[in-house]
Amino acid sequence: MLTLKQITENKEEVISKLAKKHFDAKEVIEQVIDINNKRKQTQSILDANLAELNSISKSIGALMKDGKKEEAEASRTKVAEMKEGNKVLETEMKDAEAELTKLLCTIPNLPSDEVPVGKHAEDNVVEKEGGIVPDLGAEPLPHWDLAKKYDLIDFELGVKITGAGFPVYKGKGARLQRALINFFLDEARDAGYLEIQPPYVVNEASGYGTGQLPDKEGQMYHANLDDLYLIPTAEVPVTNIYRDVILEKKDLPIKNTAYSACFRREAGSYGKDVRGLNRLHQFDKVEIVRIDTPEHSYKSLTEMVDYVQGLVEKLELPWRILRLCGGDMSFTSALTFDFEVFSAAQQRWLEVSSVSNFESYQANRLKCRYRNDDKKTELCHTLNGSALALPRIVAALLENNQTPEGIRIPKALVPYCGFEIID
RNA sequence: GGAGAGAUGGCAGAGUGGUCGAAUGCGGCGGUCUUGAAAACCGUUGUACUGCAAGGUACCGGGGGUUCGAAUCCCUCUCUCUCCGCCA
Repeated sequence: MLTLKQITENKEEVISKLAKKHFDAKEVIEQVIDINNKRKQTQSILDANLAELNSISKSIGALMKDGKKEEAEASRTKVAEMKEGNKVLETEMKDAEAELTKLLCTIPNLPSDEVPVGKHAEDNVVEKEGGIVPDLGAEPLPHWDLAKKYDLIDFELGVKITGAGFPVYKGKGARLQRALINFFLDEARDAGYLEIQPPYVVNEASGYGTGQLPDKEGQMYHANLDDLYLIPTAEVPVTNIYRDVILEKKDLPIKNTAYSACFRREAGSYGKDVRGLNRLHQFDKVEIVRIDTPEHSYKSLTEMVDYVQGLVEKLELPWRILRLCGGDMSFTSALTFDFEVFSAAQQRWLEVSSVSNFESYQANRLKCRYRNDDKKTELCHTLNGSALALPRIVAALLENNQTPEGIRIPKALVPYCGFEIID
């Protein structure tokens, strides 16, 4: 969430920036400022009362010692009266704070100045593209048919065991998954990311820290009995490593990578978008996460984008990078680049990565801070990106590399797979 | 799952109702000494809110209570450790 400082010191700027995200902030910003002022007022009264109370309490001890019982009694009565008044003030404080947090949670992050204006996905700007769309002849097979033909992925079996969106990978299909995960982790390690193996289940505080809770509760699977959530991405447990932590500037940027299975309820999704591997309830992903200083975070973002570009190039897939417009970016992001690969049989672009700078929006909730040059604590900037999500990469690999002899494995993956062709 | 013990600052660890935001040690930072370093010595060293500032307030696992006053007493939740049971 945004900080009170951001809102109170740059009110007009905040409102105009949020307009880019098509969020009319005027009213809620006014409310926040009002409540915050009320909160400050209440606190100063309450603090003064408490200060007096504390000093009277101390004097009672002294009076008792000196045997001045009557004076002590008088003070006691006075304190009792004051405490009644404080109760009201305390309730007001708590209510104001709760209300403030609630309102702040409804305000999205400010888009950076680099974000293009726009409302829908069509308004996203193609930043860069590369790779070659293969000529697959007259009737290329979509990946779900290829998966069946070579017995790589069994969607029906997944339905039997669990439900739709939980495919079963078999044989070379399973080995391809394992190869991709290892390939991505090794690449990340070579690029200086520390490999983390996090829990796949998190508590409520972690869900709140990265912003899945309270509003996106319905997106996560919830283990009711223990009140734990299945992670929708490794971003959640990895970023929460830095919750309530004060880092040293010399340790920044922190670069972490993690593989995890990801679980998403995807309530409300349907149609051709969800066919085959296009949208799953459980999938594999390698994530990269950075914690950085405000000065350096956009440099980090560029490095992350370049890094992901290197991955899709090594996989020899046709790719493009989109700079998301204000209307298409996520609630919490300040600037996002999406990676898409072209799925030649489906004849459509598939999103395989999303790399974002959240600036201090996420760090504010996490209370992830660092000590700046003045030794003062300051909020960090957090960034993350997929590097990469497997299913759509697999879809594109299968479709784009199909030949009459079988499915060709890109060179970089062969050592990981242990085979050159799926036939 | 059963029985017991515990949770205090970066770490270790004292503190059982007032003068405790908290002894002491280690670590960190600054300094003295030294050609430099080590050692020794001296000083300093939590976070947040609030205030122009001086300062004030809150925080000793979380929440609630008793009391004029709580790190200290009571209730409750969470977590950790030890022993037993089960087990990849």
